[in-house]
Amino acid sequence: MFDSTMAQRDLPDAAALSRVPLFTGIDERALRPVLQAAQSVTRPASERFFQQGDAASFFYVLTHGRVKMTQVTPEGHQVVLRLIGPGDAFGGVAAFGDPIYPATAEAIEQATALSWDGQTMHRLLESDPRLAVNALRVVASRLHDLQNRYRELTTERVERRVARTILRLARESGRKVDAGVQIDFPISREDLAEMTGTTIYTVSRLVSAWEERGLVESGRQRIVIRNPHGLVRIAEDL
Amino acid sequence: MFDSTMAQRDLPDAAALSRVPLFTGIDERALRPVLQAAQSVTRPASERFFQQGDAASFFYVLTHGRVKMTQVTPEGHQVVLRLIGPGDAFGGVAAFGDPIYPATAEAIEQATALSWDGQTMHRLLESDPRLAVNALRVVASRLHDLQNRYRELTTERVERRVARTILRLARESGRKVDAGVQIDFPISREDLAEMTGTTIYTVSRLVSAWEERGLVESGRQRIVIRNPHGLVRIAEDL
DNA sequence: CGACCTCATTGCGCCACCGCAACGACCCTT
DNA sequence: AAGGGTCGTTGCGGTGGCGCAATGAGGTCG
Repeated sequence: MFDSTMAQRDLPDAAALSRVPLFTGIDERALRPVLQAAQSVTRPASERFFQQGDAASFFYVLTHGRVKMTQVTPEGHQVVLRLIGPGDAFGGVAAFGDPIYPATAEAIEQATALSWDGQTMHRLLESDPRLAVNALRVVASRLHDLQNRYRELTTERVERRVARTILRLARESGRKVDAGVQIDFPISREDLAEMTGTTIYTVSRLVSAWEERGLVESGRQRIVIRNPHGLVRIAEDL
Repeated sequence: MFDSTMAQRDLPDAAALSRVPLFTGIDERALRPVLQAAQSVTRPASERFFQQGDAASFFYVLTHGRVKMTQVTPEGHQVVLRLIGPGDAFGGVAAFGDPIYPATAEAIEQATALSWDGQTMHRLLESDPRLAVNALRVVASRLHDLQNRYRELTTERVERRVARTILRLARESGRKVDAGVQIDFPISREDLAEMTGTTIYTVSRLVSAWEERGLVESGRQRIVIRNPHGLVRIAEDL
């Protein structure tokens, strides 16, 4: 969505912004004032844009890096709701009057985002129906996504869920290396466990078994897929 | 949201419609043409408004009865995504250009809904920003809801999930009877299992155990809560 | 009113997955 | 180079929940 040079500049240009799903179909003239209202924010790895329970004041669109959205239960269990890449919006609740963020947004590597004051974004939404319809589409697709993961969680075994998740990450942010396809950001066993509804022990055992079979190669916060087809066979059970 | 007399009439009036979340804050004058464009549809129990995979042509707002949205996996497993009551919208994908319905909408008791042609609704959304923002809010709140259930599914035991679900149903559509609070529509063990990510066997065993302890009273597609506080203690683990 | 269908119950065996505990590998800091 | 912190691995025992199979309990329809 955004190329890496973008993070160097203070703000991306309107042409780049129009490639973000939220802003597609909106002409560059109309986007300029939106850009004017934006501020660029950068967070180093493992720091947060906002935290579950904080007052929801800003709305973000990621331009660079990677962010994970998590939720914690009262008992302290954590789940990863989704991973956010360049071009994705997050903190949307600030734009339509929710008082607090329902989840935490943490950079998993250095990340930069455009931010808007919630009220500003709300005004923009109400003044441009195309923007509102785009936002609707974005949220709806996120709902679809979550519905599918919800269904997987109730109907499928752990092994398949983990395989699916790794393949999805590789599809979204795989980088070709000589050994195969590597997931292009640090991802721990704990992250995978919290994304698939299982424990670090089970993830570790699964990945080890796959490694023995030559399907993957892995290390500290690093996973390389050596045999995608083999993993797909596990994920889809052919 | 709608009283029962409403189903008798062909269409509810604009005043009633303005109490639907999707239409709140929109003045009755503006609602009249929306109503004009609507058609009322009734389905008997266990029949469908639409089916997963069908071409997404209509958008609905339920006025009477109860509907469940389900998804089936390629292997034939079924999950219940949500239950729909009067005032709730469903089939929203038809309004923004998705080609097919991702889920099935089945009446669990006789149900009546207002329906709009998807393109008509799309035009309405683009012409009235308040409507689009309302729709955004509705979808966002559904996303929150699903995120919470997703989190519960990964972090909580079956017993607690089932207790929670029964309490939620009672809160949303409980009817006072002399024995306690009864869920006001037919609900089978299978429905509960598909709503909580478990099996009919486990649900049956749990409900039987609760019945022995005097917490609930149940029969064929019928559940009465005798001791809400006792169930809450299971759901919240005090 | 009897036949049939759907829905619910429960005994029983099983196993996928959990989670502690101990250890090992890797990275960063000074 | 040493030491501490984070992350990953794996043996082991325990169990929550699954799912078959058989039976029972209601509803419905002719």
